[in-house]
Amino acid sequence: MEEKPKCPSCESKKTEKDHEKGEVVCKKCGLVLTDTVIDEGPEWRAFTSEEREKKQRTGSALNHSRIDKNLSTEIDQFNRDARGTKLKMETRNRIGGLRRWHKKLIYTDSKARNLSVALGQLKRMISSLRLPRSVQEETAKLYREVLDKGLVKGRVIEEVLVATLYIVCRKRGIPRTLKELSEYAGSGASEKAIGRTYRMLKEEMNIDVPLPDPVEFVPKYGAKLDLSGTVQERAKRILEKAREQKLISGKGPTGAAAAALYLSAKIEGEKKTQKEVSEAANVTEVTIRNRYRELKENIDLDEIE
DNA sequence: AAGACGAAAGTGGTTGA
DNA sequence: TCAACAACTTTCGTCTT
Repeated sequence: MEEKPKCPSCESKKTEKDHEKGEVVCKKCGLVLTDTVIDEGPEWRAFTSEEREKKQRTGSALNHSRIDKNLSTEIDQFNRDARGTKLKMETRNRIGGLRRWHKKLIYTDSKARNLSVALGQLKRMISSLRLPRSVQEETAKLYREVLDKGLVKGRVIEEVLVATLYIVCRKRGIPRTLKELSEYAGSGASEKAIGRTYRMLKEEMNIDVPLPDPVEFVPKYGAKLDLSGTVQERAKRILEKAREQKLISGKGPTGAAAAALYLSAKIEGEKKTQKEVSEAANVTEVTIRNRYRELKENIDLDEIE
């Protein structure tokens, strides 16, 4: 899609501290700026040992995001084995080499290998999504638990990884839709598949995931649209009212936030077109109109002052 | 002419028999 | 497994500014 990776106002330093998380947030796009360094890490995945060896020399993704000491020893082990195996395959009986390799892989390295791929991917996603490091760590932790439960088996690593990342974002109240996250995933993971995996994980891991709160999306879209804090605050109050009147349960949080912003901007004289708002929030104008109509009809706007 | 509006038909996902 | 259902989208003709 077109609008994602760059954040034009970051250069203009329009940033502010996020009260509770202590992170610096870009005012324009609402993305977290500290804690993440752009990592143009390797985009590859090696499928043969030759390929792996060649590419690893350029700097492996494995060593960057080690979460604890345990992991680093596991990875060291993995490196040694991969390399040793390759030599044997060239110089020795092919079958015997494969068998040895296979055995080791199954008993000791399967998980480490999986983890290293996942963590490399995770780090890249965290960087391009500009999410705080703490999210990276929490996701890594959860992913490891999922892996230990054997739930990755038979599934695409990226799917499971993005699903765990989504869970962490939801739990933290970080406004990222599944769609957004999917767009940053590798091509091996469709939004649909990730959603399916997400539901499975919620079930299997017994995780309570809170419903997304439209209010969380207000600063994000408000910033995208260059709307003032006044407008955003009013939009939040509108949403609170709407929630009290059960106007938004079961509805998409993005559409609700978009409509509240549209209405609020109109009231405050910072009017945006439905088209502008719909593009910022990734919903259609029709959805904005529908939410907007419900708000207008059911909320006493004088109470919102 | 651009923006706002809403009807109608289609899509993908959930739910419950 | 199928049908009903809700939310949302796409498309498009019609008002309003």
